[in-house]
Amino acid sequence: MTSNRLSYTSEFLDDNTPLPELSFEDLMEPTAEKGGQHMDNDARGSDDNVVEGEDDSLNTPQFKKTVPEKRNHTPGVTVLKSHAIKVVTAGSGSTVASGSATTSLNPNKPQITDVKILNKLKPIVTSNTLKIGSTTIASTSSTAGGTSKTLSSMTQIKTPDGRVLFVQKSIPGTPSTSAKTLVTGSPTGSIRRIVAPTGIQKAVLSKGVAVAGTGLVKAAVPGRLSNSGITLKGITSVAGGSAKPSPSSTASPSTTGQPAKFQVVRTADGKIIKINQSGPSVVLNAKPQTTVAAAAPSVKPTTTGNVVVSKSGSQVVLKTTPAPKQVLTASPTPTTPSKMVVQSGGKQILVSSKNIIKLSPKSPGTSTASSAGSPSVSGLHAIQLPGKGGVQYVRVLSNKGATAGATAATTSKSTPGGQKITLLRSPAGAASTSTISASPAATSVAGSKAGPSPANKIVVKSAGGSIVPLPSVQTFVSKRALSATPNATKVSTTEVNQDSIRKHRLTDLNTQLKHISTGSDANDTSDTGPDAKKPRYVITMQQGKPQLQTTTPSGSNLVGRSPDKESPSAPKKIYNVIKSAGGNGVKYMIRNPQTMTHAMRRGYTGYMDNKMRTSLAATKQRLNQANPQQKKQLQVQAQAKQRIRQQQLQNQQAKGQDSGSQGLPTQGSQYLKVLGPTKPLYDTLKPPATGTGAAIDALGGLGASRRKHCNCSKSQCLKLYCDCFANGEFCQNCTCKDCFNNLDYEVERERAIRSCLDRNPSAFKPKITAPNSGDMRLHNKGCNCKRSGCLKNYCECYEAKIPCTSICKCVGCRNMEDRPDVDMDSLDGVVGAQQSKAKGAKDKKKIENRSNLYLTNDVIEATIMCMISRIVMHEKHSLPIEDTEREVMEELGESLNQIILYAKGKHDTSQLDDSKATAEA
DNA sequence: GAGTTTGAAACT
DNA sequence: CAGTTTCAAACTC
Repeated sequence: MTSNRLSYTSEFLDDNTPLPELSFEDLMEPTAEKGGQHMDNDARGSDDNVVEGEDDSLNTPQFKKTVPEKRNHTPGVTVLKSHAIKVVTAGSGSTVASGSATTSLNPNKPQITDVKILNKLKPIVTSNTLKIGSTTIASTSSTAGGTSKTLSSMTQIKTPDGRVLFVQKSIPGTPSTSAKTLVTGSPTGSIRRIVAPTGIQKAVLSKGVAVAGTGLVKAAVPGRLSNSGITLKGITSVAGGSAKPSPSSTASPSTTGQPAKFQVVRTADGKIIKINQSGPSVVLNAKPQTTVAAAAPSVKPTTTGNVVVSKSGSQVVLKTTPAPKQVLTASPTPTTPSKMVVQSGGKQILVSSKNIIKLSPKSPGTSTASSAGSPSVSGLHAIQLPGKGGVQYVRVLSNKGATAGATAATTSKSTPGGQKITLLRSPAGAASTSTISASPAATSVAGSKAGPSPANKIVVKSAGGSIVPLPSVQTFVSKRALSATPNATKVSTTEVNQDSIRKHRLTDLNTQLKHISTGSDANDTSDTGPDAKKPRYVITMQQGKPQLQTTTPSGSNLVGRSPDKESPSAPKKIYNVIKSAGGNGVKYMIRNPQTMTHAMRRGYTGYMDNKMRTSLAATKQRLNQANPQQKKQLQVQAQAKQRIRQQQLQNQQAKGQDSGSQGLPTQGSQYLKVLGPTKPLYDTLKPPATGTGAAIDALGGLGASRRKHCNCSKSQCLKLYCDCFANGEFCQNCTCKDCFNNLDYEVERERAIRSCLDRNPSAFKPKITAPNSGDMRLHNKGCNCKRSGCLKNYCECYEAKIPCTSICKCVGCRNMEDRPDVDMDSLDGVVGAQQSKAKGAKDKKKIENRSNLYLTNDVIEATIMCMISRIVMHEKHSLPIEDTEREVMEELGESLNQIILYAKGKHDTSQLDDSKATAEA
């Protein structure tokens, strides 16, 4: 057996893996990236084809809802490639060990019974066959129990439990059929392991990224031979440096078979880095398996210590290093704690980013085997980290206590320590770091860290977690120039959970990554929307198995898959979105691990930003009127802010004690720490029951109320009629019927998105943006009102609190910039209004543009701050409110004066220029 | 809460 | 691109 350390990459097989949320952005430029540098090989190409060519439903997104099945399923069903997991096997024919049989025999239910091919791939006949249980891979034939199809050398198979594997055979020359082994024993007698035929040597990453030569299996294979998973042969086990590829031996589940866990790291620029296991092998994610688990001995993932991935040159090398501590170390320090807005259920609160890190699940440190077996639900957290380089989305899948379990049990022996995952990313030099510590300690491994982690380096220390870059979900709202350059990195570890939560859509990831790497974002850069397209990372803390099973049929492991989202029994979908306070629009999405809900709120950042943008103006206006009540409100707001800060501090402290973690997330440097399963992010982040939330609201309506719950009944929430969908959000707590706008229907949702984009490439772009930052927001398309006079919320402009412009095609518009002062009555009548509008439109726009030049947010903010400071001062000295009011007004007057003077000067200058230009013309 | 109005989205 | 239909939110009662 070749037990070599392989460098391999992999994606998870297991559903446990959090699926990268697919952002609309991902789909925005669906094909743009084909041929991109890194993704070439891919199977994805085919996928693309499939999608584009076959996506029959593109134009008719009326999906018949057959709910339960939608995702899993039947062969032949068009499944987005993204879900597929590719498996790369190591090469030479490792044979299947006899052990396989034994393994399969495991009394416990084998987790993988059948493998089915989901995608419609073009069947290609390949000589090599790989058998998984009853399924043959890489061959055209299908065996009982499973079906397989091959595409070029890629085969996608889906296990009964929902995992999808891709197998690509890249080395034709060496087909050792013999190698192919049958997997004996399948769950029901079927398969327990997958042996890679010699022929299969490469793993194909979703978009066709070929990973290093030796075989990879991209699958989350459970380490254990035993029932649980699929073991790939030829893949070295990790443990102890000596890898043992063959699981076969395995008879003992606990021992050898290891784990096949693989990780793929993808850099922001789209490069895929394999994890080199050569050194001390590291098993990431070793995870205990499934249900059976209990019975199953704990698997021991062997894991290890810390794995440090450093990127040198273009490649990132993953090395393992001993990780003694449980605590997260501080990563490069974050200096200023950044505030973020956490949104949950429509409410937003400010929290310090520290909390985010801390929130992550804390590693229990020790868990027993039994626990491992227990299907604990792992929590899934999605976090989008702000960074100079871009927004990173991180999804953390944490297992709850149990999680660590399996691994911990085995590995923890010496150091129960925590695993740490440190993600350092410093795109533009700005150090952004994320550290995640996971639970169980890694044991073996001796390695060395790959150097300091300079920018662009990713340091992953962890045995239990996986980080997977998510496609950047840029909020639809804004697309920012990617140029910003996020260094994306992706690390994924495989896990074997059967109870996987979901599958990753690699292709999407790839696409997106490619996007990023190429910086080809076509989207308008002018958009002030907060979210830039940035790499996302998914961090999966795995340690245990996800639980959700309770509600799901054995066959489907998807969590939260309940078809009926509204079903009472179904887990509530709860996602928290954290938005950095820094104003960069970064959002963090955190899911409550406990509930394992899938709904994720993506946040219509545009909306948020707009809100914020207007908030200042609104405040200003309020101040203008400066009545005592309003001042009071200001005070309340200030107090609220303070409370929030205090709370943040407290949280940080508390967390710090718990975990010993120190890093605070800051805007510049991001830290993401996953402490372990203990405390779900959700808990920490969840908006304070009352006070804070209210306070925040007071803060200017930071979107606390932004979330509207749709009530769609016929569109399945997959058309732009649905606000949630249109905003790029998943429905959450909505009252819609037959909603498909959730993770349970990703395929449909994606189709719908594509469909929308086909019709209108800008469908998900914000309708209201400011041409330039600081400019007044404008409706990009203009409204088309006819009967409302643009004075009702039917009017998009009015609703957004912006005046109609010449772009609008409205009739009888009364939504003028100076509306408050205008005698609207005089404009009554369509004609009059139209004339007036026509006449004034241009002027209006001119004025807008001009005023936008000077009345920037900064200016407004500064003005407001000055006024507030006056209030504060007066408060301090207990001066009469009247005086305060007067002074505030004076302050405003002074500020305006200065602005006017400045503007005037500029205006004069520009006029000169203009006249000059005209003269020349 | 039911019914109406409205305008964007979808469709032809 | 224009006209029509569909849809869900806004609005009214």
